[in-house]
Amino acid sequence: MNTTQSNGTRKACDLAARPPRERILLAARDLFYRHGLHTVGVDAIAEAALTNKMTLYRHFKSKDDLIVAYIQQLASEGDEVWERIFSENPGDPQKRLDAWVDFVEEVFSNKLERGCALANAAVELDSEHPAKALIESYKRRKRGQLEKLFKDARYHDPRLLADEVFLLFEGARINIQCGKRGPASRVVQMLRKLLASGRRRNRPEGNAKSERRNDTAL
Amino acid sequence: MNTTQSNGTRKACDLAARPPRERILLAARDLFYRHGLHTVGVDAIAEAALTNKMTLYRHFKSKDDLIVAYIQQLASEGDEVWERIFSENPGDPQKRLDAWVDFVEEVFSNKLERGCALANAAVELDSEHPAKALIESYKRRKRGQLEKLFKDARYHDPRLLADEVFLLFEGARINIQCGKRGPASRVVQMLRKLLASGRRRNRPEGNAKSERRNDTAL
DNA sequence: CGAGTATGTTACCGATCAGTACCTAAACGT
DNA sequence: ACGTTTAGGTACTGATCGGTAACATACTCG
Repeated sequence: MNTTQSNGTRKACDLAARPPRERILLAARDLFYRHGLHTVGVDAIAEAALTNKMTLYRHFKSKDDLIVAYIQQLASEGDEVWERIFSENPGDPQKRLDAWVDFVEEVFSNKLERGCALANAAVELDSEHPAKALIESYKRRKRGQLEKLFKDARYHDPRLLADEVFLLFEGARINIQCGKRGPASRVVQMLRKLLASGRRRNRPEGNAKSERRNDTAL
Repeated sequence: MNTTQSNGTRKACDLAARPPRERILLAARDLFYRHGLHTVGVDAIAEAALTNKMTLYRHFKSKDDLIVAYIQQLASEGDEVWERIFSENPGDPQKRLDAWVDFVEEVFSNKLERGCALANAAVELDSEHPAKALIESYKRRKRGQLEKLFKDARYHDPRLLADEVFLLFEGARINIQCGKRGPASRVVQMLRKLLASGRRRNRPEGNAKSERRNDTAL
């Protein structure tokens, strides 16, 4: 089949006429997520990347190194989502929260039958694996960003709320692997209900000007 | 170094003078939980069980068969915990719920640095693995039992409450692998707060002890 | 005792896997 | 044109792993 489509400089996303390192990371992302880190061999990744094992080892000095790159890729993309939500809703913490829930809803509406790739990787990785620390710091960062958002949006008890929302999200993604019609299918409703019931009413969010942190309600 | 202690018929729990199948299951339980299903080989299990690979294969026809037995063991023990909570609090759904939360608290106070063994196994297992269905049905059963308990204790919206409590518990156990001082360390407080705020007041169990006001779910 | 059974021990097979050596072919800038 | 870099391909090594064969030993129970 034709891999080099008509327009050469186009940023074709699903084509395989891209630099090999990118192809390898794409293949690793797909296979690692679907089948786990340990069950997927480097040969299978190289083959899925339309290349061979030697080229893989020219770009990654070991399989563990590839795993680290895989984790870094996922983490930075998650951070980019967060930054996009921030930049698209400037200065309005409440809108950012709502946009985040919309994002969660979109995540669950897409194929997610294997849950959170980072959490799954953490299950398979030893405590000493260098990727493990990346996952831990990512998860900690996300929870902290949630808490800060709740604080900025003047919610009651932002720490508790962030804990609850974060754990519900985590629990839903681990539990979706035990069936798509379980409690995970209703997590978005739960999140929306949590946000509604925890919202502060004496502080209307009409003017979007104060992205300051001096107004810490609690 | 004496493994056969003085009292022979004693039900010594940590000794290794037990039938080999039991030793193998104990070793598998420890190693599978600590290091995962794929990274632990049958040789390591046999060695930890103070026996050898042949004896292992006389009791389990394959490693997958041992994995199934490992999952069945965990599931039946979880069911026994639930039955014990029931029998120790006869006819009182609220007491049973409180006892369950106490059990959860005990779980988190003990060593749990690797989260839920069943959830971790589900991450590592393919969808076609026979143990996967066991895990799914176990998780579904636990959530259903929680919902029935909330219903019997006359809580508002037992389905939603069971979803929330279940996902919080699941999320806490997957997240504890990213650090013991994270939101998982506060999940018991969250559960107690959820139970307190969701309790129905117009239908007291023993007396008119109106607990909470209205619809603040969390 | 003796026969049958459960267990221990060693050695091995075949497959898979991470990682490498070596060579060839294309792309590239000068 | 040229040399350099990058990528593809093949074949290999060494280790590990799941699983088995064959034999030796211990235990149990009639």
